[in-house]
Amino acid sequence: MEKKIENDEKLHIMRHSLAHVLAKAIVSLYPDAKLTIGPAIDDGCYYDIDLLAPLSPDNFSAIEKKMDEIIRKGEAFTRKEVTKAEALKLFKNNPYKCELISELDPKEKITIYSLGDDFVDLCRGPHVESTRSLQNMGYKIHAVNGAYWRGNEKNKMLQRIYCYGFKDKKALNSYINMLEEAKKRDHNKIGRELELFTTVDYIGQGLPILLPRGAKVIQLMQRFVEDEEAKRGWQITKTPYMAKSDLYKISGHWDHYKDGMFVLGDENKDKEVYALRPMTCPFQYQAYLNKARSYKDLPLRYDETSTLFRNEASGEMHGLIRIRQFTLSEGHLMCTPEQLESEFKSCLELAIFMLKTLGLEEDASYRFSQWDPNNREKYIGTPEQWDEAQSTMKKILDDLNVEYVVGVGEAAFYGPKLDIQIKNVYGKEDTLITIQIDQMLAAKFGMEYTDKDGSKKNPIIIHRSSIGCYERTLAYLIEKYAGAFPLWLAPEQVKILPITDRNLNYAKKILEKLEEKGLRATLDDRNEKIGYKIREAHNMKIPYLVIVGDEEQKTKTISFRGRGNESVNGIKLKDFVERLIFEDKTKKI
RNA sequence: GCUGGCGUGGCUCAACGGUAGAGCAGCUGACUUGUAAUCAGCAGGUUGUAGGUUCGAUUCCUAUCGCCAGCUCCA
Repeated sequence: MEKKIENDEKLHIMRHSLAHVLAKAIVSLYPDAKLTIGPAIDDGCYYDIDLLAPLSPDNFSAIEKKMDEIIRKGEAFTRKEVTKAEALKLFKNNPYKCELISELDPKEKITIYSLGDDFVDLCRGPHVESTRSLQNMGYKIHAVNGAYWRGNEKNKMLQRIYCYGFKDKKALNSYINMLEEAKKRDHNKIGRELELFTTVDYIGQGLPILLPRGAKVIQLMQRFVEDEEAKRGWQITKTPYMAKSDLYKISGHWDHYKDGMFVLGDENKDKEVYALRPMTCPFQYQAYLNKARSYKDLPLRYDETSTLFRNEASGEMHGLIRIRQFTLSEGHLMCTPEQLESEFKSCLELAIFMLKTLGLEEDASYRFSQWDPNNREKYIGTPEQWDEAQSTMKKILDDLNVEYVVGVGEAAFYGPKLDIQIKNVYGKEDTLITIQIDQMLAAKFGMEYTDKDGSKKNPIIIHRSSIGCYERTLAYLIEKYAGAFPLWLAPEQVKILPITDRNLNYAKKILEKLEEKGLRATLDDRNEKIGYKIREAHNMKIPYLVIVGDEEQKTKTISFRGRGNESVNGIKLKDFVERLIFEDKTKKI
């Protein structure tokens, strides 16, 4: 079911009016600024302006001061309806507004809003009556960034000024505090502090080094995923990391995705050109093509832990969330049309199972990613094929009662997607997991099966991930748990801290016992004060500490934020560890 | 790729045209310790890199690499 998004309408109107105040303030300070659009957003508003002089944070306070002035004066917003000709005349010096006006539906009324007696803007409204209504608002200009006119990178880049806007100053401050707190969970910061990953200038952008702790978390997830998928009837393949351009020409990647690939060699000079794989699809199809297939072979489920390479534009990289080499829990499922719904459902169930296992389920939302019929060159296939694929997916989603938002133009070049979306600490959304229906590539690759009646048919292919890409998933886990991973994923589960050197031998015995039982335990054998060792262990978010004193009676455990209650092998960690250490000793302190 | 901001020892920051400095981490030694920083000492930087301006550049300019936010793109 398509999800309706509701806003607090009154606040939304105030924010929109605030955008006009912002615009007026800018124009009064920079008379040559050309206004374009200025909508309200979730935390305030922004205004896109065309202005020669680049604005910087140094200019913010002057603009805010001007806004204060306008609001204090209690200037009135006045609505007026005009004809198209009048509107074009009024905004004749502003090509952006003229472009917008000329595209307006002739049947629609064109409205303009003036603010005070010296500022007027094209706007659908509505607005507050007077800036007096904004007097209690808490607002703050917080960023200026580039933004393309109408979101098209071929257009001129404008300056987008962002302004927070809340009902009062208290709400503003608590929002700013919340952001500050969120930043403390930023995976890109604490992921480095916790020694999960690092980056190196001269290796290159988007190519992180996973340090032992980070690599351990990923290894744990990967083993879990591969085992779980095998249980659910997926067969693992291992396919090459690169192929000749010929393969990508068949798949359509060469025409539709070449900019995103690392191409090895020069097409114009070399006899053969290779490219690192950006996706595993065309490789796994070769496994299907290995022999003649019957309807009895379907559904055929292939999975692979596949390392992929995508030549992202330099400005796109971000921590572990957007990188150029990443490893995806990928899979392709070939099935008959009759099997599509139940197989799609099982893919979705697998994805949800993974989200639940990671504890990310409540943070995820669903996006039904469709093609953009106005941008045909991005896609293969005909409008009829797209209609069919999309209505099939819509039916499945509705039957499964999935609540989703529609993303127009977000489809893959070969078909629609169900994307499972998640937000980072800054509120920016990315795809964690995707399930796609592809009714096109099978034919391109000549993938067929013989049906009951002896006819040859193309299978439908589901492209899917289960846990997403490991690096990105790790990033969201770091942010979700502020680095304190669930016990089963913690790179170190128990740290053993001898109080003095005297206790070192006993501490080693305890370490051996814990390791024997498969716990990831480490020993801090440095000659440091015990309080100091504890602090460090806590900083590294180690779930459980064993403070080792004399063998006879003085050993004790400490749980980090109650994490001794998490279970391992079905037993509470605290009980498990204490039983091992103290065995039949009844005395413990 | 585009727009804006930013790069000083592993980390957090100082000096901002005039001999690069501190705390933490590291190493050495002492202390042998009971729940979030024991004491002392040592070492570590051609201030991201390359040019330029200047008597002199961490500081000013240019290019380049990288980081952050946003746009575009996307797992």
